[in-house]
Amino acid sequence: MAKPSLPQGTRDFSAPVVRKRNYIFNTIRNVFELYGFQPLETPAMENLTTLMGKYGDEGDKLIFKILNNGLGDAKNIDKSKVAFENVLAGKNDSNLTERALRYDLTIPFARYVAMNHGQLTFPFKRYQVQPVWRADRPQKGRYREFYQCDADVVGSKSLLNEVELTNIYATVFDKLGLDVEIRINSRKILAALAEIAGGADKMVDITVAIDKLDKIGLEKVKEELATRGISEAQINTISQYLSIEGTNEAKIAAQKELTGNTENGKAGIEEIEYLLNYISKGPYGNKVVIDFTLARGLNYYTGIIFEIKAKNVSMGSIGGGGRYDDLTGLFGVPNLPGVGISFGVDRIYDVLEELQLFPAEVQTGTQVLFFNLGTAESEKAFELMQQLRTKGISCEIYPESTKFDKQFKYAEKKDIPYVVMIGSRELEENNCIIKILAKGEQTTIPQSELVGFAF
RNA sequence: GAGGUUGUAGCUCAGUCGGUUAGAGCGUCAGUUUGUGGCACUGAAGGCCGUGGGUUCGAGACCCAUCAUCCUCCCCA
Repeated sequence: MAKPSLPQGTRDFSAPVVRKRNYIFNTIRNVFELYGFQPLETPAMENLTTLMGKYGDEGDKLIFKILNNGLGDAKNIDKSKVAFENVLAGKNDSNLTERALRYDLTIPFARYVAMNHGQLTFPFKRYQVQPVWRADRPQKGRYREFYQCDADVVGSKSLLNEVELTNIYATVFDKLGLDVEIRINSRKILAALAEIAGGADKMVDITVAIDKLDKIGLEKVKEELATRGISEAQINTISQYLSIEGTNEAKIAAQKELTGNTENGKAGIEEIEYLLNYISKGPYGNKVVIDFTLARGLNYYTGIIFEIKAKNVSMGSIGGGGRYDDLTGLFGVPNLPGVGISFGVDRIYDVLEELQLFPAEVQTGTQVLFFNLGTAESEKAFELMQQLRTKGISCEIYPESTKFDKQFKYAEKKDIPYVVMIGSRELEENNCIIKILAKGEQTTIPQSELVGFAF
C-alpha cells in the first residue's frame, strides 16, 4: 500500500486550526450580516464557458479543469481523440472538458445574478464564504485550495456602497486586532494616466508595470515599461505620476495637476474624494491610504479599487476588490453595475499566526471531563453530565474506567479546564469533586449543586 | 510555465571521506504508582533513509529520473 498523500497545495485542518479559522470566518460573517448582506452559496464547479476569458490570459491558465466522464466509451473514442488533439494545439474542446472548479466567487455571483435578475430585489447585497481553486504553484501565502469571503452589491452606482465596503474592511480587521492599510485607487485615474501618456491602448501594459513599484522600484518599472513598448516621453509622464507622494490630501492635489483636466482623471479624483470625505468622519479615517500605483489584475474593474496590506509582516494582499460597471453584461444582462470586496482567509490566518494575534479563548472545547471510576460511579457521572449539557456546558465522560493518571492526562492534552470526580466515597455521600486543573485546586460539593456551579 | 531548497522514527532533526547492526530529543506505550495529573527514574515499541533506476566489492550519503515540500519569478488572495 502506497503512503497516502494530499494533492499539491491542499491541506487538512486539525481541530486547533479549524477553531482559529472559524474565528476568522465568524468575525467576517457577523460584520457582513451587520451591514445587511445576505448569504449565497454556489457549486464548486461551473461550466468552463462561464469562467473562461474572465480573468485574463494568466487567469485562464490557472483554472482547474475537470475531465469529462466516458471519454473512453466506444461511441466517444474518436471524438475524444480529436478533442485531445485540439487541446494539445492550445484550443479548448468541450468534448474533453466542459466543467471547471470555481476560480473566484465574483464570476459565479455574476452568473447567478444574470440567471436570476428577474427575481432579485435590487440593490442586491450578498456575501459568500466558500473555497476557490487555482492551478498555481504553491508558495508562501499561496495555496491551490483557499477560501474567499466576498461581499458584493449589484444594481447601484452609488459610491455609498464603496463607503460601506470600506467600513466593513476596517471593522473586520479592527475586530481581528490586525493593523492594516486599506489602499485605494480608481481605474479611471489609471485610464487618465494612459491617456495623457498618449497610450490609451497601452493601459494594461502600463498598469501591470506600475503595480510593481513598491516591489521592484522606480528604475525597474521604467525598464519594464520600455520593454513593453512605451516611449521615453511616455515613461517620463508616468514617472511623474509615480513620484506623487505625501498625505492623501497632497496626493489628490498633485493628481489634480497631472490628470485632473481629463474627463477620466476628474471623475476618478471625485470618487476618491467622496470616499475619503465620508471615511474621515468615522473612526477609521487613518486606515485608508491612496495608492495611485495600485492597479489589480482583474480586468473587469472600472472605478474605485481596493487592496488590503497587513502591516509589520511580509505577505501579499490579504483582501481586494473594486467596482465593475457591467459584470453581468458578460452573461447577457447589461446595465447592472456592482462593487465588491474579498477577504483572503488563508492569508489572514497566516498573518494572525505570525503576529500571534489569535485570542486564547478561541481554543476552548470541552469544559468539563467526568472521570470514570467504576460502573455505578460512571452511571451517576453520566446522569450529572447530561444535566450540565442542558445548561449548555460542553462536557464528556472518559469512556473507560482506568487509573487516574490516564484520565488526568487526557484532560490535559485536550486543554479541558475542569474535572469532575465521583468515586465510591462520593457516590456513597452524594457528593462530587470539582478540580480546576490549572490551579490544582479542588472542592467537594453535593451532586445536586453541580448544575449551579459556575464553570 | 521558469529557477532554487529540502525529503532519515508519530514530530523536530543528527548521521564525518561511501564502510559492517541507522542515532538523539520530544511524543507514544508499559512500570515505579488501582483515590489525584504536571516532576523524576526504569524499560519497550516504532525505519523500504520519499519512489524508481544507475555507479560501486559496498549507497542514507554519489549520479540520473520521478514524486512531494518550502521558497523566488510570473500572477494573485
